[in-house]
Amino acid sequence: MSSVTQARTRYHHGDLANALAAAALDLARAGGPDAVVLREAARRVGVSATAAYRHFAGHEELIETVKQECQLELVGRMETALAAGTPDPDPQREAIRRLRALGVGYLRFAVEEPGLFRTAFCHSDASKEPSWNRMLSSPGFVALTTVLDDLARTGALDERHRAGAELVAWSSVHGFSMLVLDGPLGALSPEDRAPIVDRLLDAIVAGILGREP
Amino acid sequence: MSSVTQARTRYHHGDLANALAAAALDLARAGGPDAVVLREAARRVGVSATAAYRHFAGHEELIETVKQECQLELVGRMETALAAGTPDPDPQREAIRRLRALGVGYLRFAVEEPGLFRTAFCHSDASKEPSWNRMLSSPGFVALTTVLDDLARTGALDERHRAGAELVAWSSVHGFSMLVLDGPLGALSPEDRAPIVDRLLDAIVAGILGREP
DNA sequence: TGTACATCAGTGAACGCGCGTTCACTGATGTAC
DNA sequence: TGTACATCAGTGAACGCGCGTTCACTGATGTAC
Repeated sequence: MSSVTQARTRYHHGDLANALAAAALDLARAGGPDAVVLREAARRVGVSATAAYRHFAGHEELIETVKQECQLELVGRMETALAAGTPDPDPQREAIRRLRALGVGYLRFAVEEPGLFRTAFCHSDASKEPSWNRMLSSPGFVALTTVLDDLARTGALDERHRAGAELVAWSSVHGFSMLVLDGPLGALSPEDRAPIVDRLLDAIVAGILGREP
Repeated sequence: MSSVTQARTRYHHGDLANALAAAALDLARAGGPDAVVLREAARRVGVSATAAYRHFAGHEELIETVKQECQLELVGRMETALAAGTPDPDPQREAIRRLRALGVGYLRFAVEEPGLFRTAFCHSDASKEPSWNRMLSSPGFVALTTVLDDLARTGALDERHRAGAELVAWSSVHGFSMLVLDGPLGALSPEDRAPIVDRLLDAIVAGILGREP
């Protein structure tokens, strides 16, 4: 038994906030944002529902925590995908490779963790503008800007296309992910999807560059 | 009093199925898919909740009906936007104009009717593949293919970019819509958003064409 | 080093809510003769 | 044309469920002296 496991058997849990957040994240993983239920999270941790109120103002704060966690998991996947491939000595081809890798990581996360992905972008009443800051300032997202800058610097991306290129790239990949998860593309089998994903990424890259890659 | 209004005062409503669907659509408009509540729809029509079961198998069938209705509203907006502008005598510029119009109609609907838009693409457990057929075979969506064909025919769209161009266009516009509704772009005021939408559409068009429009 | 006590982090029962759904029913409708 | 009757489309009460949240409480912790 680890000290953490022992801790749970004691009256004072010791790390209830994190334990509840982790349980809630599991709920999101399995069933999306609607499955993030305070009482169930407490149940899984083996604690009364009331105990959660010592660590979260209420359900909204819990799900907002989970949502942020989901966003960080997404950028984690992007960063992993970025680091996975073998660098190309040619700086231009390397930048294109990295742009694709970011897209692949994003799409993979959406498909492999639909519950977390939906939670990361679930609708919340509270206008929590700052909640996106951690995600947008993460290495994964900053890498997108870096890569586009590299493309502009090497001349692959025309200056006229540089402005707003982040938004085009993000929108394309995000929209495709949503259409696969909850749209008409959901009927596609993984085998059918793979080549389409490939072609889509080609098209997005071509679109951003404004010419053949 | 119209005959319809009179009908509601009678024991037999006469058109309960449509009345419930309309009330449910209003709920979706105001609060998105989660607001589509069978009991509330019945309440609004002035009928017992039980009565709904004479016309719908249950809640799931009701919301699926609303979802399809939302999809049709979306394509309706696309068609309206398509018909709104003044045609360009040059076939190539005309095709580009129409492509942009479709995107504008899509984005406008998302922003102006967020509840309906979310409902149109809400997650539903039932794998209802055929439910998308009405939307995809609607004039609005068929127009997308037509426009892209026109662009290819007039030479604006390179043959190598033609395959999957629908998906690129749709994903971009859909993704942007989602990021505005439930993502970090939601903080944008309508005034700030307008120029970004313009640039995004430029970028999408440029991306699809693979060169300057 | 030992102890009183404030504080902290849990408990368990309960509340109110609104939902989807079922049940036995009843009033209205329209059709066969 | 009138009437018996099957069918249809409603009613209202009730059920069970699970949720978020509040309440008064109690056991554990750690700090001041």
